[in-house]
Parts: sequence; C-alpha cells; structure tokens
Amino acid sequence: MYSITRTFKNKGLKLTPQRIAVYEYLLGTKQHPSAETIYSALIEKFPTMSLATVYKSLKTLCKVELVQELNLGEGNFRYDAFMEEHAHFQCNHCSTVFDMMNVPTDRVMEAVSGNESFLIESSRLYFYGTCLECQKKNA
Amino acid sequence: MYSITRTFKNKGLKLTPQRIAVYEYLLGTKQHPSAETIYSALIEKFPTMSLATVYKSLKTLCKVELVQELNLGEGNFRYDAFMEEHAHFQCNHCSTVFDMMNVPTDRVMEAVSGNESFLIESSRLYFYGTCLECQKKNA
DNA sequence: TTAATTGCAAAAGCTTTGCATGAAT
DNA sequence: ATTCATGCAAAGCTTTTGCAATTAA
Repeated sequence: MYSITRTFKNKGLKLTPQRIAVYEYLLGTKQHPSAETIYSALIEKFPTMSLATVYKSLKTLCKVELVQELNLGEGNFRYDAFMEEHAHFQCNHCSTVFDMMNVPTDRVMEAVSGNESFLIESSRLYFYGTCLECQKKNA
Repeated sequence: MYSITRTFKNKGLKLTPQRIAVYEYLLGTKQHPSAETIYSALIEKFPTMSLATVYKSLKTLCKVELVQELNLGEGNFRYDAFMEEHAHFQCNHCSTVFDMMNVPTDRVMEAVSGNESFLIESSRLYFYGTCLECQKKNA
C-alpha cells in the first residue's frame, strides 16, 4: 500500500483500483502467478477488468520495480512482488514455483563478478527438481 | 557427428539432413540463436527446409539432451549445444548472450541443496549487465 | 481540466499441430 | 515395406497495440 502510493506519486503515475488490485494480489500470494491467473482471480472483484489491463499494470509495476517478471521456460511469464534478490525453484512434477531463501545470491554474484569481464547488474537463478511434497508421494 | 549418430540410433530416431544441419549449426556458433535465426541461416543450404522442421528438430535434440533451451525473458527461446553445466550472461545493451565458464554451477547447486528440502536436478543461471564491449563504448 | 488509464477488439509474435508427401531404416 | 520425418498451412497461445470512452489528479 504505502510503497505503491509513494512510488506511483513520485513517478507521476496514476493509482487506479486495477493497479492496486494486481499489486495486492501479488503481495498476497506465493504462487508466482501468470497474467492469466491474476486476471482470473481478480475478475470476481472487478468484473469489468480486462486481461490487457492486467498486462499493462504488470508492465508498469515491473518498470517501477515493485514487481519482477520470471521466466521459467514455460512459454509464459510469472510475476513476483517479493523484490529481495532471491532464487527460484520449480518442481518438475507439480510445476509449483518456490522462493529459495537460502541461496546467497549476492555472494554468488560477487564470486562471479570477480572472474569475468562482465559488469553484472542483476540475476535470475532458477533451479529445477522435485519438491518435498512430490518426494513424499513418489517415495 | 559421432554423438548425434550414436544417440539417434540408440533412441530409434531417424538421422535426417535437417536434424544434422540444426545440430551442427548450434555446435558451430556461440550466439545462442533463436529458432528463427537458425532457420534463416540454414535456408541457404536447405532451400526447402521449413521453420516447423527447425522447431521439431530442436524439440527432438532437447529431448535427447544434445541441446538445451534457454529463456532469458525475451519472449522467445534460444538454443545451446554446449551441454556442460554453465551459466549465461546477457548484455542489457547489445543483447548478446555469453557462456560463463567461471561460475561453479555444481558448487552452487551443492550449497543450495544442503539448505533446502528440494531435490535439485538441474539449474538455469542467468546474469544480466554490461558486456566488456559495451563497457568500453560507454566509458 | 487535462493527461493518463481502461477496456475492447484486433493484431502481432512465437510455437505447435494435422496431414499428405517424401525419406530413412 | 514400414515407420518416421518433412513441409505446408492453419491454428493456438501469450502478449502487445490502437483508439474511443473513462477516470485520476
């Protein structure tokens, strides 16, 4: 709430119910939803909202760095409002995407920076495998 | 040559000129090309080849693990025939994708595995920033 | 009031699919 | 002789765009 209000005011962007709804939906979930999923969830409360508006809102939220876009190779994007540098894990069985809190992303980036001629500014670290739930199921 | 012949025979897949051409093109480049780029390059030597065949060949090559699919968040896939675990770097200015040979991917994965309940099987590590060329240009 | 955003429909990419022809085994 | 792959065109998805109507500032 606070951050989106301040951020949008600073940048001269208008705070619309649709933009707030998209942002709050993302703040309230750990699912890393796609645009379509967000749209389906919000259409109940905002029956007139269009999918194009969801896309435009997400684009705006990404530009002001309140949201990040993930691409796990599924053929669409997922979105995440948790903006601390962190890696992601996707289960190959149930496709769920989890935040990985224990990957020292900044240390990985430092280590990498020391060895390469590239000036590294950001990263996307994806890991794939079997989540705990699916390990139990197939054990 | 050797590996694609053996691999395809083992799996009962047919070795066609198109499939060989796609694979050899990927072996001979460090550009991490898209399907479209591969198609444009091969159409000279194979005037009858279709884009759909490029896609089908890539899908097959990925399935037999001779090629890997990358997604850097551009809205399309890129392909890489270099199959040792390695990270990638994309320049935010010129969009070039580089292999990163100095990222200890397996050590990163080990470190991560020790901290999480996930069973990690593979990874895609992407870094973004400014490549050496573009650092020089803007210096 | 004015400048930006929404919502709709249409368009634009990228990738996949179905099916008849053609090629590899 | 079979079975699988190719090539074409069409379809499918996700995402973007144009523009009139609407809303936030």
